[in-house]
Amino acid sequence: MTAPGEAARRKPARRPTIKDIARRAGVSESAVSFALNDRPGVSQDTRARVRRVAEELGWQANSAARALSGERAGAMGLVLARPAQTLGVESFFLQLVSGIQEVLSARQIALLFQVVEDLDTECALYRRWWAERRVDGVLVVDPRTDDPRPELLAALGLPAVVVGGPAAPGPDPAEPSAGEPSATEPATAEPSATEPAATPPHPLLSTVWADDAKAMARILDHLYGLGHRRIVHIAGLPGLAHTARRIQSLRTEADRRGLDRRQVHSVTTDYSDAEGAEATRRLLDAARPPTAIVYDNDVMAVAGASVAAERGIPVPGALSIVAWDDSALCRVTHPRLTALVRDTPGFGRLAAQELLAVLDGGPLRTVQGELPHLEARESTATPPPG
Amino acid sequence: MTAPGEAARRKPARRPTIKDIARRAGVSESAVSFALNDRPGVSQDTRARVRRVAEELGWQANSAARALSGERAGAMGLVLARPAQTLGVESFFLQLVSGIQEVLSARQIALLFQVVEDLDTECALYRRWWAERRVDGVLVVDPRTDDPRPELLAALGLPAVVVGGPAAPGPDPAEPSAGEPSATEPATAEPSATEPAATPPHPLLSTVWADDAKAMARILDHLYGLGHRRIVHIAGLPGLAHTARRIQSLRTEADRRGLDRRQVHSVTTDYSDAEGAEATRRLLDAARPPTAIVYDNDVMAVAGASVAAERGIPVPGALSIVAWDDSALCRVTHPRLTALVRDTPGFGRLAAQELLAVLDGGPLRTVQGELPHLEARESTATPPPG
DNA sequence: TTGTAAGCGTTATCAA
DNA sequence: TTGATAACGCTTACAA
Repeated sequence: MTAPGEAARRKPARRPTIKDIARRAGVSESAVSFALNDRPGVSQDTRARVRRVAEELGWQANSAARALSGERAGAMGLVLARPAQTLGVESFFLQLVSGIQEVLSARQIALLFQVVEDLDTECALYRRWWAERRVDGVLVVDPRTDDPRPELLAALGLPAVVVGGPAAPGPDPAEPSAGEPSATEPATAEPSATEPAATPPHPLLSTVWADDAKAMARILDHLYGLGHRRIVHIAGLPGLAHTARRIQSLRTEADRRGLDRRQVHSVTTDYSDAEGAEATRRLLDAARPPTAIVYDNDVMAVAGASVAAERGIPVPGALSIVAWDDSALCRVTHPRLTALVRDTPGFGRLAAQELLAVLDGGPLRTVQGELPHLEARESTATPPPG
Repeated sequence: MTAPGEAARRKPARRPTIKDIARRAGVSESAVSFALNDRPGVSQDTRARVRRVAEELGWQANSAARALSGERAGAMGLVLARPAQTLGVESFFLQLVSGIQEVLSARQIALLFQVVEDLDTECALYRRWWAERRVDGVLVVDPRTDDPRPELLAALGLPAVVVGGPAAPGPDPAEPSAGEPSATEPATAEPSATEPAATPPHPLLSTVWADDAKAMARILDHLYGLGHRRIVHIAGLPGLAHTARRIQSLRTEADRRGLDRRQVHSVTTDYSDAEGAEATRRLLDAARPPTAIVYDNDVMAVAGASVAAERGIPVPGALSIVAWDDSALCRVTHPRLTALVRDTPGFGRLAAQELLAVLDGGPLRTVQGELPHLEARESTATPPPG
């Protein structure tokens, strides 16, 4: 149409409106609206004609107008609260987002994405988005054990889904009574896979989560089966809900097998390679170092493997390593790392679907993602005797 | 106010509008609008009162209404066109986005982020966003050597900034005449750092780019200085503009030093660890393998180091390795990798600022980001004799 | 089945 | 310095 370049830049083509369509199709604006929104009250004939004209003109509803007239904003929000430096090497988020969008974009819904420094800023942003009517709902990631966001969102009435799960899932006790091994613990027995839990663990928001407890149990099955009895879990940030779940599960599993809690335990970090390496060094310096270490992310696992190499400790000969979350990283190191593989884009899809369900007035519920599987590679083996 | 929980979820608090403010402050709606938008035509007194009331009510402009009344949408768009599987381990994008948002959020501008499969989908999305008036402008990433996006965006009149630079920067010839070494090449001589180039290399859109040519020259300075004469560059996707620039620069630099083009050259990959490893294997199998390899990203560099380890080739004893782009990865491997460090969030900030400038009617121009520096670590050293 | 008209919350143009 | 009033593009009663 217009010649590209400066001219086009200054004088953009006018976007067609339903008025244009109405005129061209020889009907009223409301007829156009009905026709394009699949609403009854317009003949097949008119509907078809209107559709054709809209197609010809390349019409797309003006999102602002649609939002203004009581309809939805046509956008969801996702806030990532992390200090800028912490935006490390992690494929998790991009994959999650890609899964989320696969579902949202099929419904022509946009995703507002924002990276902020901290939780307070995140809360302020929710308030602003709500007041501005910018989004129809939000996905809350990195849930904490003590999280102000669900209450805020519930109070605002902004539909939301917590991605990553509650601090204490359904039947799980927050903390088992100290001296009581829980072989009969119902928690990790048989949670219904991919089915909504009977009681929502979080009273305010729908939740999509992964069964970290069972995943940890799988890792322990693997290591215990190989003969490991001194297993340390180098966890991520202590405030995160899934960290708490994993730590809890490790305890439960250790107790169930009658393992010594001093030899099977967790330490928390900030997920960085630096703290992962540091924690590893401390552990290996101990009198009776662990024979296996489980890292809460791939970066720390690689950092840990590197520390072992530095000290001449053979992996998996003297030390087995497991990474929670797989990535290219785990496959390029030597030895290649045994990793817990999960379908992150699938998790994102699930979260987006649940958010859409909430928007459609669905019930408050808790949905569980696919159970991850352990991909055994070269970094885990039978521990040395003793 | 309202009790949280189900009730709040169903009956969200009503958001205040300027009408509420007008009533409460005892003025007209237009007075409120003027007062809140810092426009003249209202007394100091009224302005202050209106402001106070707005504050009390927690008012925020309804973005849809604002957008509808001819104002801006208050959002920018960013599309990442990548097959889902390729969303690998890369901190680049999250850091870029975080920088972009630092600038945008200071102006209350949201970022619409979308991951799509390919360039066609990306173009379709721009059209849709434009038709929907969803965004005021977009940031175009991963520019290609033959890129349909600038023309499309210019034709639509959608303000945009290309992030990552043109295929052939300013004075750079697209391809030097074959047999003519270019010691006198003005291209890499002294491009003005961080200042707009005299002539926009791209006739349609403003561009923010990094001087890959100079960066490559720095890497070559380092390696050549150490004594390397057989240097291979394992590049990324051949279609990307910066890949072309780096390849071109390597040629120029090789010629300038009278190096043999058969021994100093580039090979392209898809950026994956798999192709990075594969290319490395092929190179090391050659009769006269390179003594130094430059990888276009951190993942491939680590994969390459891993291949060397696999074959018992000491790094840096027999092979030096340089990674283009630093990350935790480069610091956790053994030996730690020499890397080209750049300020990615800073680059994002620059891009966002430029986009705002374009929106404010600024001139079409090309802005250069900070020149990256080479962080020499343990993976580069003097090559073995011969 | 269709058209008319009101309203969504702003901004912008007028008179007063 | 103010206050009506008309856009903006769409949805949706309601009337024809």
